[in-house]
Amino acid sequence: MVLTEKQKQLIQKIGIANEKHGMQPAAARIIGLLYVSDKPELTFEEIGEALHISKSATSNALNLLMQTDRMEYTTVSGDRKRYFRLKISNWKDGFTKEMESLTNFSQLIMEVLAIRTSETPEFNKSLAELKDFLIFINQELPLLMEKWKKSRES
Amino acid sequence: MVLTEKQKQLIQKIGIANEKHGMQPAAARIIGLLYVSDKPELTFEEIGEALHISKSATSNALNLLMQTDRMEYTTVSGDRKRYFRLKISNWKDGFTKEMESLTNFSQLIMEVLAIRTSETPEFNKSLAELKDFLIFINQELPLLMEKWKKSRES
DNA sequence: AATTTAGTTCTCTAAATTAAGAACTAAAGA
DNA sequence: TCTTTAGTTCTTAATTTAGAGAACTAAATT
Repeated sequence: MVLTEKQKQLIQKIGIANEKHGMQPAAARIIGLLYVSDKPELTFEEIGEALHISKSATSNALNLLMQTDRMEYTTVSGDRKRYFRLKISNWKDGFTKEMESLTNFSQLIMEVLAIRTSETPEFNKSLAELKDFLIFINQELPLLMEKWKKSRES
Repeated sequence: MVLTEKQKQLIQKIGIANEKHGMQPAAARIIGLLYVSDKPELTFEEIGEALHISKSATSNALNLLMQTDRMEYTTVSGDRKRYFRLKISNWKDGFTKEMESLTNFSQLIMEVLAIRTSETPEFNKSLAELKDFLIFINQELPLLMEKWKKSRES
């Protein structure tokens, strides 16, 4: 696994971007590695070596990534190694999940509205507006996904 | 500042939701407090007392929240206290910002595509599809915001 | 001038996160 | 059966983060 400077750079950038979204550093860089790697499937050993991380760190990160459905592996018969690869298609699902967290938030806002004092009509009004905005987004995003699918079909 | 059980519960929930998005615990709970508080403006002291956090923690968290444009304060003449309140309207801006981080990611993907080997046409194809999806989303979200604005006007 | 008030900053500690390294397990091969 | 391989788990150390408490500043009050 020889990586060019540019590849290393991108691994860092993708790593940092993912860390910002709450991912562990090692896991974040593994994602980056698999984006730029010339081989789309890498073994446990190759991953650890390429990123200079220990077996324990590699193992933990890979298992985390599989639990969160961002990676998967295949095996080849007569070979005990696992071949790890990205589940790219899941990015779209990931997007959808991100949106679901919006739904949760909009439910929280509704709970808040339900217990708020009526002494603060103005504040409550902007909170209600926020709630409506979130509901709007929640309605529109699935439509957006539909639109995307259709534009692909044609 | 007497808080009901329900209020305390919601502060926790909102706090955790915000922590998941990378916010510091104290700051996240302050946001929660201001959502449920009967007074939409609270002083430094009230905030620290209600959440049982020290002056240093209160000070740091409030300044962070103001730097990130999630809170602001007003003053009343003849009163040295600051009255802190949420910038709720900024949630929408926050949404837009969140979407901008998507734009950044789509640029990273383009950088990746630019240096990828042509030996992996299938992988490259799904990466290109991901890129198109991100571009699509980036185009559509501003339109969505427009639609929202219009629906409000009428 | 001395004191009070409102908030900031500094120092230190506790807790959480991250990952290394070694010991381990389980399957396959010699 | 002994060894190798692939990966896991446990223990420990280093780093980072969060926040308490005390010392401090600057304005206002007495």
